[in-house]
Amino acid sequence: MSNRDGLRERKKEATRQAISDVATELFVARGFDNVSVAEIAEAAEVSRMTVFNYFPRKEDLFFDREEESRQILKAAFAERPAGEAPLMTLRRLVQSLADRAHPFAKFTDATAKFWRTVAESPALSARAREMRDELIDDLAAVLAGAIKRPLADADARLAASMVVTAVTVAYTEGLREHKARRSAASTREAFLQIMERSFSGIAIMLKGTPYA
Amino acid sequence: MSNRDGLRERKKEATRQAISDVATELFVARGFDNVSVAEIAEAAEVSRMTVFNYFPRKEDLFFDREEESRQILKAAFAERPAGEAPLMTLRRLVQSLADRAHPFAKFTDATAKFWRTVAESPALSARAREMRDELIDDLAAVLAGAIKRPLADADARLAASMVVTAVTVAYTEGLREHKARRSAASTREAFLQIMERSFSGIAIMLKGTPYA
DNA sequence: CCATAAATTTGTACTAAGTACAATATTTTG
DNA sequence: CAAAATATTGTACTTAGTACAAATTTATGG
Repeated sequence: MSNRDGLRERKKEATRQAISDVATELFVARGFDNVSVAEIAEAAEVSRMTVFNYFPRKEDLFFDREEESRQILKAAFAERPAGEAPLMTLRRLVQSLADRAHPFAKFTDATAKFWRTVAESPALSARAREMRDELIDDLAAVLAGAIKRPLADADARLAASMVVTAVTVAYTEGLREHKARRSAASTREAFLQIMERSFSGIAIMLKGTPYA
Repeated sequence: MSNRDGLRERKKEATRQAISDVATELFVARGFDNVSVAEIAEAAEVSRMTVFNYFPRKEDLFFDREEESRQILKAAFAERPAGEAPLMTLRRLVQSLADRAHPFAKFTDATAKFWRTVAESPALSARAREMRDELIDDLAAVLAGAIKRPLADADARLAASMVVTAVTVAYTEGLREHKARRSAASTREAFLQIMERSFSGIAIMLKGTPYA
């Protein structure tokens, strides 16, 4: 009997979750850099080594949804109408994320606090930048795949970099609006306005390529 | 007599240079992550603490020209014709860097090796990303200053992010061309072509703002 | 030139992340 | 229940970076 949900698997998941919960609590209370892995281990009643078993780097305790953006991209391109320009697929995806107030396009006190914690920690900021670059690479590969090119070419890399940059700027401005106590509607509007302007410009950059 | 080039100042400069030289040598020979600060100190015949005195972080031993990009930006905007659109100033600046084969737009075996060393080290890559973000902040401030806005506004941040992203992509593609053994002319052409396309798109994004 | 101030260099001790690897405990399986 | 597989723990280590005091070197005023 191979055991996808035996005692062992359940315990592992519970241990992982316990560590993650304890860590999150400590981080928001005292800041990422003021909590050591040893403390987390102790609070989670587990050895320091076990923490590193589940979370190879300390930053992984904070960013626990890395996989999600990858999945969202894959799904968007899997479901897109045949023949739609890749850039249009992304445009619709961003709209849809904003409509659904998905975490990647949501502006609340909680998200503001989350990103403030990141900004206050050099290590977390560095990891966030790293994830951004990985996302660009992924997106470039997905884009190239969508038009059946074997490898990400220069156009795909340009498109991917520009779109991710646009989202970053738009999201940052959205957060700023939220912190300035604007209404949810006007915050969302600020986000989407930057995205729309960006997509118009990116379309020009990609004119003549198969991506626009 | 206050002493801008007394014995003390000269010794300091010599020490700094000696450390930097020794470090560079070791890094290119064995890779950034395989050389410890203690080794560098020993090779430079100086104490470990002295290394950290001059270079607060190990990465600073490798990236020793951080200030330069800031200066170039400042200079470009100080010298620009009155009334020129800031985006045009940047366009001319990029052209000029390419014409002069400035390090930021130069594609040789040496620059390729330099960036390969960076790519092979997580720490150096992280620092490079950090510097990129700092450059964006600087540029946003310079842009806002150029049209006499007190603080970097959303448009300035969008413009700055997009231009720096464009340069990053264009430079990366330039390096790729070089490594693929293209001629210097065609490498330069690839770089400039991406920059030109990008500037066209960015102009669209900024239509109606004082930046374009 | 000398005494003293100022700045640089060094030594010591520390924290904390991350790794290697062996020893131990727990779960699965036959 | 015994043996195999896997998870957890302990120990020892490396390295970047910091705090701070002691020692050395250079500058300066009389």
